[in-house]
Amino acid sequence: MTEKKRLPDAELEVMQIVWRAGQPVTSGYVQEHASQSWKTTSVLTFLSRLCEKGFLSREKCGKQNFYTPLIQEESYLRQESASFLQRVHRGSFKNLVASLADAGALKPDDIAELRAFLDEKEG
Amino acid sequence: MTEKKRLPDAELEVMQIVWRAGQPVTSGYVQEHASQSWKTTSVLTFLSRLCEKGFLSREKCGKQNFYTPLIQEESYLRQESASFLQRVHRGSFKNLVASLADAGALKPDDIAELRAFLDEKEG
DNA sequence: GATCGTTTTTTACAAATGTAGAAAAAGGTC
DNA sequence: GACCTTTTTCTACATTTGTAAAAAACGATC
Repeated sequence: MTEKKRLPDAELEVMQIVWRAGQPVTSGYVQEHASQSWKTTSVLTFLSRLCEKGFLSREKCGKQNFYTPLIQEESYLRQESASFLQRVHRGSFKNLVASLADAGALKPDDIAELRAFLDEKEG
Repeated sequence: MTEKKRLPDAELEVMQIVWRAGQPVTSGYVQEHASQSWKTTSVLTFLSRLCEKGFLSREKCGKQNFYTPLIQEESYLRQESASFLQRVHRGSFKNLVASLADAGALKPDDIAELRAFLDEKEG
């Protein structure tokens, strides 16, 4: 169904801010929560592009717009992660985990969490 | 050190072909092994860009060029995977695995392997 | 050594992305 | 209702990416 494409970095960050907010947000909110110090108009460009792409809907309230996700975060992450695994690691999960381990990207906490996840999942 | 940037899709595929080859290859080789039917000149464009970016070196032999990786596959995969984890899942490995599981991208074998990996790692 | 096929180099161009100024619109304020 | 501030909309522009034609270079061949 909604076969949404990969988002460029800036747009992804905006989406993450909107998703985390848990409710419709304004451009000002996005600007304040961004890790980069984007100019107001840059933020608005990203928001507009996300609306065009069908990731956000926009509702005007007074002079401001409020933006709401049309795509759920989990759904996007599933898509993105599966695509990354395929594209970069040719589908080999083992390969991905090994790369992350080698990169030192797995902390002890992660390992513990992962264990819990597996136990819960398989029993 | 060699803080190489993310590669776009086409260039990544070219690199993967060169990496897999295990020895210097010509543009013709890349063209034949590509999953897409690229025109000869397109392949050459990608190869040139990869040289400019420092991912490949080029050596002329007769009228042909032979391309050799300057960046190792493992090194690139480490970098890319860690960056993806951070950018998309904000560093949460658990989140990544959950997404892949939900996406149906993990086969039973993968899960088993992951368990083995964890056991080996933590003991 | 002129011609031909192959491979490379050069040049081009549209679309996407990051970035943001200029202009307009819309509320608040005197 | 004229003016200022905030927010939005419109417009712009450099860079990167995908794609490839045009032109050049090079080795084989007649």
